[in-house]
Amino acid sequence: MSVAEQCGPFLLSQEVSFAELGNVLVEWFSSHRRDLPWRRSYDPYEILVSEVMLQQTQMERGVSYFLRWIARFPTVADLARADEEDVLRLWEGLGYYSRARNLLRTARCIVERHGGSVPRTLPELRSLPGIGPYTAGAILAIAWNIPEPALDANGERVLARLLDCRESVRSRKGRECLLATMRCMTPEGKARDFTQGLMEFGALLCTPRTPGCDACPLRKSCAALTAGTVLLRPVLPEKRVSVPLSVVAGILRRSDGAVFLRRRPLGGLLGGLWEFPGGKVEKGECFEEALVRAMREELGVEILPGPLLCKVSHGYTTFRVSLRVHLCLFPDAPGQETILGGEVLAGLRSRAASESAWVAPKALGDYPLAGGSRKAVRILLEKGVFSEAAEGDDAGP
DNA sequence: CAACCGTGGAC
DNA sequence: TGTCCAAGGTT
Repeated sequence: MSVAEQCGPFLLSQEVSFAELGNVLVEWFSSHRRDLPWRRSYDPYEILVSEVMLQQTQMERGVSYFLRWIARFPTVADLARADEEDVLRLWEGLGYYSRARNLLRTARCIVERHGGSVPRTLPELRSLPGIGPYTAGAILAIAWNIPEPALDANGERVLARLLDCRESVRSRKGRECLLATMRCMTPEGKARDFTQGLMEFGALLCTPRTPGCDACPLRKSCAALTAGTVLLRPVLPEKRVSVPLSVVAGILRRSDGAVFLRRRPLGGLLGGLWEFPGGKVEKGECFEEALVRAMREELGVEILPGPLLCKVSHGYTTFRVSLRVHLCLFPDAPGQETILGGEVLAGLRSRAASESAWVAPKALGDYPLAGGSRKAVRILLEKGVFSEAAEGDDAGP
C-alpha cells in the first residue's frame, strides 16, 4: 500500500487487494473484449505488428491497416524480405512513419539474430528498433503471457483514477507509482488477459471525457470517484500552442500529362514520403511569390504562378498548415503551360536525381504521399484537374 | 527531460 | 470550426 501513498490519497477500501482488483478487470475483459484479428491465435509476430501499428492510433483504423499488412506480410520472414517502399506504401496515412521503417528493421533483426522467432526476454526486445518499454512489455504479456507491465495511455488513465494520483504521469514518480501498482494487480498466470483488459477497460469504459462510472465494477474502490476528481486524472502535461503555417505547392506537368513528385529526406518530418514541390510562405510574401521562389531555390526552375487548384488544411502536432496548390506555368512556352521544355526537364533531372519522379496521374496512388499532398491529390482527382491531358507512361520510382 | 514525429475521430 | 486525444519511441 505504500506504493499508492506516494502519489495520492489512497482511499481503496481496505478489504480489497490489488490482486483482487486485477481479477475484476480480467473478469470484465472476458465479457467485454472486442473480437480483434490478433486475438485469435496470439501469434507473436501478429502481436508485434499490432502493438507497433496501434501506437498513438485509434483501434478502428489500426484493424484495417493490420489486416492489409498481414495479408501482404504473413510472417516475419516475409516482412524481412520486403522493400522499404512497399512497407511505407502499406503504412501510408497511419502517421509516424519511422514506426514502419523500424518495424522492417526489427523483422530483419529477428530473422538474422533470433532465428526468425520473436524474442521472449525484455533486454532482447528492447534492443530492437522501435520497441520501447510499453511495446516490449505488451509483447511479453500478450504474446507470451509473461508478467511484465505494459502501461499505455489507457492503463495510465485507469490506474491514475483508481489511485487518484496527483503526480503527472510524465514524471518519474508518477510513472513508477503506476507501474508498481500494475505489477501488484497482475493476477498469477493471467498477464495476457490482465494487460489487455486494463487497456480495453480504459478504451471502452474508463474513457477520457465521459467515463462510465455508473457501470464501473471498480467504482467502490476508485479513489478519484470518491474524491470527485475523475475528470482531473490523469494529470497530463500542458499542451503546446499550435502555430499556423502557410505552405504553397506547385504542380509541374509534362506534355504526356505526368506530374512531378519529390521525395522527402529520410529521418525528418514525413521522412521518405513523396509530395508536390514547394515550400513555406515567408513573412511578407504572398502564396504566388513563395511558389516562384521555392521552385527556383529547390528545383532551379523559373516558373510563373498559375491558377489556384485547391486549398488544403492539415494539422500536425505543433503547427497547422494552410496549403495552396497552384499549377506552374512556363514563361518560355506561352499558351503551352503544361509542356516543359527540354532544357528545363534536363535541369530538373540533374538537380533532383533519384529523389524525384514524373508520375502519371493514375499512378499517384502507387506512391506513399505526405498528408497535404495526399489530400490535394484526392481533391484534384475529384475535380478532374488531371483528366484533360492524355495520360502518359507510368514513370515509376 | 523536452522536443519531435502524423492522423483522423469525437465532441 | 476548433480542440482534445489516442495500444509510444527516439534523440
